[in-house]
Amino acid sequence: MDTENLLKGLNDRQREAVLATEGPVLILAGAGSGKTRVLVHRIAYLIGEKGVDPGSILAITFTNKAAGEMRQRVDAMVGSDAGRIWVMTFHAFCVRVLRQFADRIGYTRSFTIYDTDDQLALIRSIYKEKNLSDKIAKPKSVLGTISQCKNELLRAEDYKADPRNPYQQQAAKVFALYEQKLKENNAMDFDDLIGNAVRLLESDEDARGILNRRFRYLMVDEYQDTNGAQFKLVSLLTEEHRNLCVVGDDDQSIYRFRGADIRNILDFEKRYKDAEVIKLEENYRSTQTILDAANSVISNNKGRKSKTLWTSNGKGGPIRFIRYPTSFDEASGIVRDIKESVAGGKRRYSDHAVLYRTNAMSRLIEEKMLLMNVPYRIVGGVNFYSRREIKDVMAYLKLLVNSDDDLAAARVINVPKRGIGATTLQKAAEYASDGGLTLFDAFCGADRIETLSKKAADKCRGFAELILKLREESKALPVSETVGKVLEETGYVAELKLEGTDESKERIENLQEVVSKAVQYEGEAEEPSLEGFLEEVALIADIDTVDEDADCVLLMTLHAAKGLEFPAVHIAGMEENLFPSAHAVGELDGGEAVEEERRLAYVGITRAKEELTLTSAKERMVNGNRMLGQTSRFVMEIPRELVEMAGDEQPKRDPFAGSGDGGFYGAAFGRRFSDEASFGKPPRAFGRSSSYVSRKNSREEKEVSSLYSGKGAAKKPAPAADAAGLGYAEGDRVRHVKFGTGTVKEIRDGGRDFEVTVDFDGWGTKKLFAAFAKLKKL
DNA sequence: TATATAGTGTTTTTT
DNA sequence: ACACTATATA
Repeated sequence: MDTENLLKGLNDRQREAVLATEGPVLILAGAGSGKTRVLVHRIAYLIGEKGVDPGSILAITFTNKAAGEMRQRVDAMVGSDAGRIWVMTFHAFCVRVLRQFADRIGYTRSFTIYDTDDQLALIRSIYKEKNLSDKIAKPKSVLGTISQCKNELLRAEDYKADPRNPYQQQAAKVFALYEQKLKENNAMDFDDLIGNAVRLLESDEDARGILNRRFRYLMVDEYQDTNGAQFKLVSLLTEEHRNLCVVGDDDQSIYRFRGADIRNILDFEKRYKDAEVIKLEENYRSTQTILDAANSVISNNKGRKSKTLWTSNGKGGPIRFIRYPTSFDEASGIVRDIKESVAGGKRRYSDHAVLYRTNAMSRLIEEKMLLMNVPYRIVGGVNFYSRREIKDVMAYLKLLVNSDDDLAAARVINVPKRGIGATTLQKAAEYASDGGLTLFDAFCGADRIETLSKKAADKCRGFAELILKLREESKALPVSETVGKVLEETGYVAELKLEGTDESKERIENLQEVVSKAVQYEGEAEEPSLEGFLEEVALIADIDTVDEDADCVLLMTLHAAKGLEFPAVHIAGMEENLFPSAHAVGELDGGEAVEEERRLAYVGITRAKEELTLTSAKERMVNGNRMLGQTSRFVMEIPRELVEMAGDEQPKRDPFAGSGDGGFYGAAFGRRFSDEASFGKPPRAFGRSSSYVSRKNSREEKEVSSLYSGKGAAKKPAPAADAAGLGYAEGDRVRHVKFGTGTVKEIRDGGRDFEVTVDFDGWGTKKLFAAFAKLKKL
């Protein structure tokens, strides 16, 4: 392939970007400007024209999806050697590096990766163990603080807590303990993957040299989303050769809340004085009208790299703005609109997307979709891999690989039920921590735990033997069969089958899906291993499984829509205090937060190829309160000649009166909707809870953490070991305060407590727990 | 262990 | 409003 041929079909700026291979390069790629295309061509050029070894090219993305897409396109363009190019996410790359050099930073190769749920469980276990109050600092907030620190490469010992600030005091304490536990468990959280890679590169000159020489050409996609740690990582990786090409769009930086530092892209030229800067402003996606709207809205932001999108596409139709009386009407309106456009033969369902600011807004729209028989799919929501049953199997697998993982051990010791309750677990945990052993070690040598009854010790040892047996067997088996064996031999599936509910059936299906994933993994991986499988699962989000062929409307948050495009886009909830959010409006940061919301609006608008419909509601239920909303300032920032207004109720003040370029609309500043509501209860004010990290369902984590080294368990009913204290036996006549007299039919060991079946005179047979029943022998 | 009840927290999210 | 979590109780 010759250069001319390779550059064919690229515009001048794109060509420049492809040819700028040496030294630092910043590609400012506007929405829809073909940046992936540029990156792929750049890689092809490096290999085909400059004779660069494919194995020395590293392309880093944020999401698996982006990595997958780029991989596919690179494969198609480069041919047989493409497999040797490293195209992966930040996290996946760091894991590869850390596995290789694990021993140099005090880990073993088989370290496990903790996700957000695991992190929270670990923190809760620390709270239990140290008897900490969540009044002063909530586990979630502390986790947020820890994560923030890690994003900036701040270690526990560097965290300076204000002595007068009890939250910080506790956060500092928990942070230190958390770090210690991670190390003990031979585990890293997501932030550590980056942080430890940085630490490795900083402290180990040899490793740094090896990696600098290995990866001569580095490309980073979505550079505006990088945080402090990722910035440092990239700097260290390119220290020697400085062949760093970053691609991003400061106008699409929407992840500040999770640590992204927009300065990384804004200051790139300051940091690299010789950087070549290339702007891609030609858009291949949208109509000129849509781009004009986007340009106009984003021009209200200060402190950005100026950039104006243009296209040779046609002008297209006007942007529609419809203000509905209520959020219910809005939902019906959107669905009706979509339905009509499909019925008219103009579009397919899959041409449409409905975007909104918060997940909570999906419900109303979903209900209308169901009601009106419109096929839809909600993107986002609960991750497949965060479901309880999935996390349970994964915990088993983690334990097979890494004995040090106490969290995994605690999670599955009594799943399925083995009659090993909180008390037993607590005793084992104490024994382990006293002797500097892992929990798994304690189970292995349970006979030596003096505080345990013979029975309890037997059960613990039985569990340990089961794990050891599975571990032995797994060595000779493919991953999928190991997964199957775990499901089988632990009795996990058997217990679910016994339940026989719809829910348990679904869980079994999900587990089957894990086996399928394992089979798939075996087919794809070069050297399949249990570690490798766990790693892949840990780093995967199930959004990657969107079925693109299905003809249905996609519903998602504006954030989730980034990187996607649709012929027709509907953005719902264009109201002040909703979008921009009340949080952002109330923030006293000189408008930074609102600017981020505006970037989000920019992202939303630029998703549309042909049609853009903005909607709002005059009245909406928010957190159970009826709120009145004024039209979002972002609507008003669109030049009026681009907009076709509809709806039976227009904003009181004509948003377009006076100036043509979006005067701000001050009436709603800093106010909640309800301030203007003449009905409904006053809203409960939100507390100023600082930050939070996960919205995931973690009921199952709760169970584990309360079992795990729980001080609370001490207050709980008498343990099995106290059986002798019951004072009655099967066949005895007993008295109960409420049920009167009866005969003891059966006494069963229920793990934590004895389950006593009593046939009460006149009340029939009842199952009671010994500690509560307080039965008196007659 | 299982369930009922009271309490809490509510923007956005990847890995 | 509503989902999730902690607790209290039998």
